[in-house]
Amino acid sequence: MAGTTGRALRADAQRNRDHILDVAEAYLLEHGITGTLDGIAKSAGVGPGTLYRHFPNRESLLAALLDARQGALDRRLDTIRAQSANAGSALQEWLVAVVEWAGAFEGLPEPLRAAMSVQTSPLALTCQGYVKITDMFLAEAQREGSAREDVRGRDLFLAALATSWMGGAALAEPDSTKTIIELIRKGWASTPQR
Amino acid sequence: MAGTTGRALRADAQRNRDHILDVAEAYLLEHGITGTLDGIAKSAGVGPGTLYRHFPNRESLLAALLDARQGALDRRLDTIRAQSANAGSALQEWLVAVVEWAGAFEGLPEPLRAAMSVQTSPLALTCQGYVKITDMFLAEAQREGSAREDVRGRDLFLAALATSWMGGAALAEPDSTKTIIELIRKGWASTPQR
Amino acid sequence: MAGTTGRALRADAQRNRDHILDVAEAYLLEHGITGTLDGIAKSAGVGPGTLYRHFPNRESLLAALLDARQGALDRRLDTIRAQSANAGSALQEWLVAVVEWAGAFEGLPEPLRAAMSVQTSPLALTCQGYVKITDMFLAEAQREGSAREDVRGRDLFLAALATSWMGGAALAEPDSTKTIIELIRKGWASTPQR
Amino acid sequence: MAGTTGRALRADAQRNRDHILDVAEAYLLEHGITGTLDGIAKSAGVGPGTLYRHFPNRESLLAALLDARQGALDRRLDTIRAQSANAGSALQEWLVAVVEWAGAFEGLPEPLRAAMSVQTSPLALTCQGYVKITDMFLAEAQREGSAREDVRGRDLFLAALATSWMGGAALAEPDSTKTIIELIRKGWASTPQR
DNA sequence: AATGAATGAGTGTTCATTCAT
DNA sequence: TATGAATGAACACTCATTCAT
Repeated sequence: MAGTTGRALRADAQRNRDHILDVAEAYLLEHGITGTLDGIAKSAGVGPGTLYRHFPNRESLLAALLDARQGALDRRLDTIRAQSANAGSALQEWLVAVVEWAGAFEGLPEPLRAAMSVQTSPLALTCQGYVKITDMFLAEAQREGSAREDVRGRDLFLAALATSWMGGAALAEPDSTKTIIELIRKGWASTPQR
Repeated sequence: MAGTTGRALRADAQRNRDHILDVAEAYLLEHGITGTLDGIAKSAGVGPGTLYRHFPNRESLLAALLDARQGALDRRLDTIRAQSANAGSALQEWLVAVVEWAGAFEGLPEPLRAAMSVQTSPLALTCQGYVKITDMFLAEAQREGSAREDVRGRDLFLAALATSWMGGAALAEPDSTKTIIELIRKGWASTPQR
Repeated sequence: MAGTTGRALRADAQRNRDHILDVAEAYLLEHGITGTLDGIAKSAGVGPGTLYRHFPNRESLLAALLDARQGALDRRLDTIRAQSANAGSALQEWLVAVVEWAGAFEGLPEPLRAAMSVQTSPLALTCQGYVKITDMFLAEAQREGSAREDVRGRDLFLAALATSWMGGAALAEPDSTKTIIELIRKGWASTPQR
Repeated sequence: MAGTTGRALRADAQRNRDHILDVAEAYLLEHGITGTLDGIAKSAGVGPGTLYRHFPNRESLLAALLDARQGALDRRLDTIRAQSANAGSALQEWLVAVVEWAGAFEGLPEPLRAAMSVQTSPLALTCQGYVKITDMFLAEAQREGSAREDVRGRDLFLAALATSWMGGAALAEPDSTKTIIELIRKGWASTPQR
């Protein structure tokens, strides 16, 4: 699904692109989202022009990076579908997965949030896909009767982003994230689940 | 309460400080928190050195600004206490007030969140005060039986910040904020309130 | 006359080259000489390497472009020869033609001037041809007695380039160009022509 | 006359500014107008921000540089006025002075020409002053009967710029400049001066 | 022969912070 | 105490040219 944009890259370019993505991932893991593009280029041992050719701006690099991680999320999706006892817990597990996904890099939730309002961003597409999946899980849970009718997938996705955003602050108290996730779960669950 | 920097300021310095705060507020309202300190200094007609003397960094300026706004929040506090039918709705109204407060300037939630994990920030004090108030409202609600026991004020305050943070993304769909606030309310309310 | 690069090009290469020239002409008309080579290549639908193969640098592209336009100038040459009442007015008309020719693209006079001092430029050849023609017209005018003896074709050609160069500045006051052309004409004309 | 813009600079700033101008002059003499601003800053031993504070763009630096040289031109002005036999030769000498002035740095005529059409440039003011002086000399010459009536100072100034512009090309043949100056002189002189 | 990926020094500009005046 | 000049690393982005495919 990812990287099907346009024609296939030349072999060397693809290799280079992959290498850049690898390095960028490590770089962002260490420096957070605010790490400089030039720094990433230097780390990868390429000129800034090369980085720019592959990823004309920060967001497209981010989108590619997230696309590369999508495989993991897809596998998680399968696991959730296969193993969840019911649609309600499936939705819950999916939201937890989103929270973790958006917390991959320090500061990642911010551009994701921005992409939710600016449709032109390459990240917007990524988010839209996840909103759709959330919608799907939610719809099943609603059909099952375990989720309230007046909630939308977009809202839950945003709430997951927000929860992830809090992650940085919650480092000292890691329980907070779990607590908030619980809060939200109780919010959308129509039947208060003890 | 504000400016408890030990000794009292000389009258002219105090006037200068107040002037800077007034101007800074207007400036941040227009430009958001990312507005430059130089820009604020210039707007106030002082040199950057003067700004720096009063507020050694961006966060302390922000903290002072929020302190200055505290009067309004205090009045709101009184209103809530006087008019709320019960402790549960008082907590809810307080959280809504926090959401609005943190949304005063575009981008404000971010440094507030950061202050929650870095205790050295001048904003940390401000936040701690609010967490305490939240704790108080929460305790009353718990005594009343309208709030779950396994929730802490800190978590609710963070959740309010996160909700405010989503505000930017929710511009296109203003309902989202309300929805999320509801989600969270349903989360901490022990008795599901229809 | 154009493309005297020794051996003949393969048919497809020639077609390609011609296509590039066509596109480059349109591109430079719109963007001026400072337009990027990459932009030209992209417009022509070829890679930069292909462009580079045909024209190893900006100047050789320019020279080829001007060569392609030479046909028009040649026709003008014929007209001037056929219709001019005398050698003096022929020289004048030729110089006006040079001014217009050098003004074909925004910024063209600059590399032409540079080519006049750096003989290694491919444009130098082009210029030398025009200087020779100017010399010829001048010599006839001098024989006729309508041009001063102490003037050289090179100087007049340079003066024409300079006049064209002023064109940009003269946009607001288009009369300037005409005025300067007149100034120069009065300068080389031995008999002051009222 | 120069540098009376606004209030006086602090002593240290003035010293720094003068130093930058000195260095910039040497730098441009060596590298021509296209020398990089960062390079100038580095040569002067200041950060790019300092350079930017004094001269927010290339043109304002250029204008300041030319202002600094204005003293010399003013002195030349006095000399011309004092020693010229008549208004005609005064005009001529002034134009020669302008040609030399505009040839101070390789490439200087280009931005000067641009400034003639874009009034917003800091260089535009400089040029306007010179046009006025040219107008003055021209008017006197016209009153004297030694200059044609249908010529304007602006045109002569532009012609001087253009002559200076040719300078680079004329390096190989320095006579060219003189010849062109002569051409133009003969152009505006109403009585053909042998 | 053609392609287009890679290069990398360079561009003008910004701004939080320091420090001489 | 106030001023504002100075700092300088950092920023995203460009493009003529080279070279592997």
